[in-house]
Amino acid sequence: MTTPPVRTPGHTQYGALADVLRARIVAGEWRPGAALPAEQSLAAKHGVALGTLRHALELLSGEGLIERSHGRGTFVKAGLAGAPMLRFFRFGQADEVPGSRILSRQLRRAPAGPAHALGLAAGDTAFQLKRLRSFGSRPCLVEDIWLPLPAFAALVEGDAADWGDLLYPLFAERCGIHVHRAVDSIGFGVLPAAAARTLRLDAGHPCAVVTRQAYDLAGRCIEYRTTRGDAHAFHYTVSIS
Amino acid sequence: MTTPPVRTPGHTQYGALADVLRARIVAGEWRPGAALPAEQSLAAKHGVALGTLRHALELLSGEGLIERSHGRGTFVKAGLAGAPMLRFFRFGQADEVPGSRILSRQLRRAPAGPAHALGLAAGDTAFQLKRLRSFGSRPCLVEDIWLPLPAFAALVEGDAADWGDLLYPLFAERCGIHVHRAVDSIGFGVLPAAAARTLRLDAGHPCAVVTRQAYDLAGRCIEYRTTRGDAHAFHYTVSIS
DNA sequence: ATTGACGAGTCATCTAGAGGACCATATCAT
DNA sequence: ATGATATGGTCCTCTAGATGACTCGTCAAT
Repeated sequence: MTTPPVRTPGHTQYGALADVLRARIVAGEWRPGAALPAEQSLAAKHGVALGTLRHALELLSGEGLIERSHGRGTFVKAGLAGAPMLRFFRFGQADEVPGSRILSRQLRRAPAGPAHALGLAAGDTAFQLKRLRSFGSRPCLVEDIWLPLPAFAALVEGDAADWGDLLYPLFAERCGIHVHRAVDSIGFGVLPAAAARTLRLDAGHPCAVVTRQAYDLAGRCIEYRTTRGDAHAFHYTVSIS
Repeated sequence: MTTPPVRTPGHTQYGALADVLRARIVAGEWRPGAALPAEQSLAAKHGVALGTLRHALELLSGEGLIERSHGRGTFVKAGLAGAPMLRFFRFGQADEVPGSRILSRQLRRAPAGPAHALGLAAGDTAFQLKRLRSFGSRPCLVEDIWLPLPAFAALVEGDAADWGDLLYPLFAERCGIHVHRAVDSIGFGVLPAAAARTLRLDAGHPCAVVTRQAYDLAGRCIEYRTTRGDAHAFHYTVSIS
C-alpha cells in the first residue's frame, strides 16, 4: 500500500490522503463510533510521515467526519443524537426532551417538496409520519416527516409505542441509518386548521416553520421534515464573524 | 525576547504563545488590516520552532482574529464590512445593498436593554439612531440603534447625508471602531404603530425582530441594534452537525 | 471490595531543516 | 507602452524523530 511521494502543484499529499480516508469512511469500512487504526499504523501503511497523516486527519476532523480523543484513539463520528429542534423554541422547560406521540403513519405518494429533497421520482411512494411533541400535557410542536423507502421499511410495521422520544437513535438502531448532518430552513407562516387544533391554537395563528433536510455520512438526504410551533415561542441566536 | 522552553502539563507552548500574540493584537499593536511579522521572524523572536509558531497562528486564525494568505503574509482581520442583516430577509433583490436613510438621531438616556448590553450605568446617556432601509422606493426594515459615548461622538454632529448605506465602514473611518463579531438574536413579534407606518404596513402586522449586539476586537460591546421587518420576508438557513 | 501502581497503547507537542508554491514588484527587452 | 522574466519575501508542505500527556485495563497490596 506504500504510495510513492507525489508532488503536484495545487494538490497536496495530505489532501489526497484525506480523500482516500474519507472515501473509506463514507463507504462504511469503519462503522460510526468505531476506531480508526492508530496514527503510526496509518502513516506507515500509506507511506507518509506522521505529520502528513495528522494533517489529513485534522482535515477530516474539521469536516466533522471523525473525532479525535487524546489517549483513546480516532473514531468515526456517531450520528446526531439529541433533539436539536428545541434549539429554535423556548417553552419554558430548559433542557428537557419533549414527549413524542405518533399521530399517523402511512405510505403515500410524496408531494413535490419531499420527493425532490429525497431524490425520488414524481409519484414515488414514501413513508409519512405525523408527530406531536409535548411538554407534559401541553402540545408544542407538530411535525410532518417524510422518509424514503426501502431504507426505512423497518418502521412501517410494528408498534410505534416503544419508539421513545427521539427519532435519530431509532433510525440508527432499527434501520442502520446515522444522521450526520442536517440543514434547517426557518420561516414564518400561519397554522393550518388541523395543526392549529392539535396545538390547541386558533387557525391562522402565526407559527414558525422549520423545514429540515437530514443527511447521512454519504451525503444522501434521508429525511424531510416540516416542524411548526407557536411563533411567539420561537427564539434563536446566531453568531457571526 | 527569547523565552526558555517551558513544559507544564495542561499548558502548551503554542497556547501560551497564542495568548501573547492575541493580547498584542487586541491591544492594537498591529492595526486591523495590517500585516504581522513573518513566521520566521516571530518564531525566532519568541525562541520557538517554526511549527510551534504556526500552530499558535492557526489557533488565532480559527478564532477569526487573523487571516493568513499564502505568499502575502498574515494580517489582523479587518472588521465586518457588509450588510449581514440581509442574511435574514428576502425582499426579492438578491445581493444588492439596500438604501439607508437616517430617520432620527439624538442623545438620550438608554433604556435597560441597550444600557446593560453596552455596559452603561442606569440613566447614562447614549447615542440613538433610527434608520430605514429600503430597496428603491420600497421600505423594508426599520432599525433602532444604540451606540455608546464618547466612542461615537464623531457621529453626533455633522451631516448624515454622506454616511452611505453601510454603517460599519463608517464606524471604522470616523470613529476608528472595527466591528469584529456580532451576535444576532431572532424572535417574533408584531409591529408597533410607528414602525408599521414607516414600513407601510398595518399596526400589529407580524414581524421578525432581530436584536444584534456587536463587539470590537477587545470584546467590548459597541452596538445594540433592534431590526424589524415583515415576518413573511424572513428566511434563514442553519446547518448543524 | 477498594485502592493504588504500573504499563501498554494512543494521540499531542515540539524540534530542525529542506524545499515548493504563491504573490508582488522591479527590471528588461521588445 | 507593453509584456516577459527575474527576484525576494512570504506562507505551505513534508520529513524524521524524540518526548510528553492521556486513557484504560491489569494486578498487587491494602
